[in-house]
Amino acid sequence: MAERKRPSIREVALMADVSVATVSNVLGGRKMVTPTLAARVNEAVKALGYQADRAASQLRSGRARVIAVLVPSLDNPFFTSIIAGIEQAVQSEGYDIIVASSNNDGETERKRLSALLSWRPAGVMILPVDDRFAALEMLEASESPFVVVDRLPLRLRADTVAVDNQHAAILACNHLVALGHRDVLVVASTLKLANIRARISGIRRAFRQANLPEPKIVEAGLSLETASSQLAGWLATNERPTGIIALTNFTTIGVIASLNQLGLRIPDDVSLVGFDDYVWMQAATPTITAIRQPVEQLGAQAWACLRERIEDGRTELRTLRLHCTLQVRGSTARVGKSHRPITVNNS
Amino acid sequence: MAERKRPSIREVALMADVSVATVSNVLGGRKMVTPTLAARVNEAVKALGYQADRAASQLRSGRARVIAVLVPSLDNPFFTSIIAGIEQAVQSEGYDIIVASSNNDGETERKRLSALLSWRPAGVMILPVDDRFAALEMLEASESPFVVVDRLPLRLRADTVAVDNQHAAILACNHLVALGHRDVLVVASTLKLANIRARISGIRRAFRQANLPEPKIVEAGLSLETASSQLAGWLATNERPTGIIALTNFTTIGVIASLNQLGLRIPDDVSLVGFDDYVWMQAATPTITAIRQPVEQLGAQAWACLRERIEDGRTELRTLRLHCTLQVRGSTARVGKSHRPITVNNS
DNA sequence: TTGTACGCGTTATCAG
DNA sequence: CTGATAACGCGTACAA
Repeated sequence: MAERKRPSIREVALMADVSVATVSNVLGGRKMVTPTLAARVNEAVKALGYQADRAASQLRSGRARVIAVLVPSLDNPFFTSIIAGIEQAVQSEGYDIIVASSNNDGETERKRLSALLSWRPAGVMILPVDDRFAALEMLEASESPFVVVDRLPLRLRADTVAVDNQHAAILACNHLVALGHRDVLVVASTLKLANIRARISGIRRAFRQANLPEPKIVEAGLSLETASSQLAGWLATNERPTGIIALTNFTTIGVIASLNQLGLRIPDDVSLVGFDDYVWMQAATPTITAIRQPVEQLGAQAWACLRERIEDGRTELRTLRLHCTLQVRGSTARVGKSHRPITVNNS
Repeated sequence: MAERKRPSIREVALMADVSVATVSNVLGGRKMVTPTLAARVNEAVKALGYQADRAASQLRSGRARVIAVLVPSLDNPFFTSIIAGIEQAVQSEGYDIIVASSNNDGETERKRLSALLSWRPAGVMILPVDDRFAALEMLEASESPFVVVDRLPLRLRADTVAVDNQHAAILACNHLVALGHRDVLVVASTLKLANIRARISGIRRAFRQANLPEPKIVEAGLSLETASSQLAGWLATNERPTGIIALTNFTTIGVIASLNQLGLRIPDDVSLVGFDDYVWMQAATPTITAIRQPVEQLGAQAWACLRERIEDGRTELRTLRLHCTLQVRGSTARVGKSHRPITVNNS
């Protein structure tokens, strides 16, 4: 009773007593078929549990129904939320996604992209590991449509979908400035990434326009540990700011951990604006004011963009910038009486 | 200069002046080829930037190098961390993953699984949306190897890789009991999931063995909002426990948020053991004691398990249970003087 | 509506 | 034992 091999289109044709072409036409719905025959085919399909082999279908038709997605890491909820948005968007149009991680490494990115391209995907979505975007050449050579998401490469020879980082930074600044903060510290992950630099440049501009001194910048690395220790080091040797802007989700956590260790209270001693909005921020003590990136939109728009190339044959370059929003919560407060003017004592 | 189509194996053969079979043999490495010819082939491959089409390769050879992965949600870092582990594991052996989300919905699970199976993957990894595991029939019919991860189905007719939920629960209990807690509340997401029930049964057993009264259970739902409000409601009408065990990451956050709102301090008023270990727990105030699930291991072992079926042709059922560990941090303290004996006032 | 060539890499078969 | 030729897997597309 077992040992039943997976049925092919021929066996369906045989059972329905039609040609394979007819079966294909019924299933693909691209040619009209007599209702009688169509019914017979559908019956046979159901009886056999037939499903077309996508590999074969893609091979013959040349039309792939798979999108390759390459992200720097699958352990960062920011990236996986974008993937969630992409999957949600493409799935409704019959596409599937092949996902790979470049592990924040340029060489791995190259290898994984190469593997992805061997599937001849209908399109590629990539979040590059860095600005240099070494993958560009490979993508151009592959001649498959692609869109760069979130991280912007130096050479803008591609469709890009990202947030407006300058605008996001300005939101954070205006909020702090409105609360009377003049002395602000910016905790960046790494200046090697263009969107981090864009956030910083937005902050600089906002403070210039408010006629305030430019904020100081700390480069704090990509992990919680480095972020936490770098900030502690900085605070030990500099005058304490009244407000801090953290430029990524990991630096946000690092800042909180560091301030806790130093016994500094948020927002009484220091106000904090975090980056990326996560559920835990609503449970933190205090709740964390944060810049919210529209992650689902990022994924959905990336697909909209890619889709235009795949299905509508668009060829002009497209550049999409989505706006972040500010989630005001408990970690930011007016500069005032409760602020202790003493600096951290570093023995 | 453009308009260069993707080269096929024939053009490589032509350029290297050998047959397509030889090219295939050189690239696949499954037949010995004279070094001279091999060199010529490799040269041509490099010159043309040739890469075999995986769809064609899979079609003819019948050996697929792709694993289908179906998870309940891509917005939950617990699931995506498992995916990270899977990707890491399979990637090193030349496999890619197709990822889909069932959106916590049985019907969507069915549809997505069906789509995944049409790729004729070498294997399937699935985290079912519920105990009934309706996907089982489809998977058995497909005759592709599969492994059920994390969520255990009622009918254990499949390889399973999951954590030892009873053991995890016991870790949490022993910790609280050692700190003198006798009055413990368990905040569960939903009793509909077998692993939640297993955790509860582990807790019950641990308290029985310690000759303590059985903990109370609150079913708090799957989102932060429900968790938070359910707990608040419970605390308003019941005597306050000295310790709380939260059984999922979302309930952990919900408990913290709820306690904050009620003005209860952790761990002075209530000790808390959370489930799942995330970076933010190290930055929370206080830092959160939590049960850490070995997420990377879950992915890696799931692959090890699937791999045995795919490549070694194993047929016996396998059941793997991994151990969680307890991360002791600041949210749990000895029951004692600082505990305020007054109950929450509910007006 | 159907017969069948085709896409492309693999493999069975056969020649050297 | 190496290498070439041709059949093949399966769904699609085009001519008939």
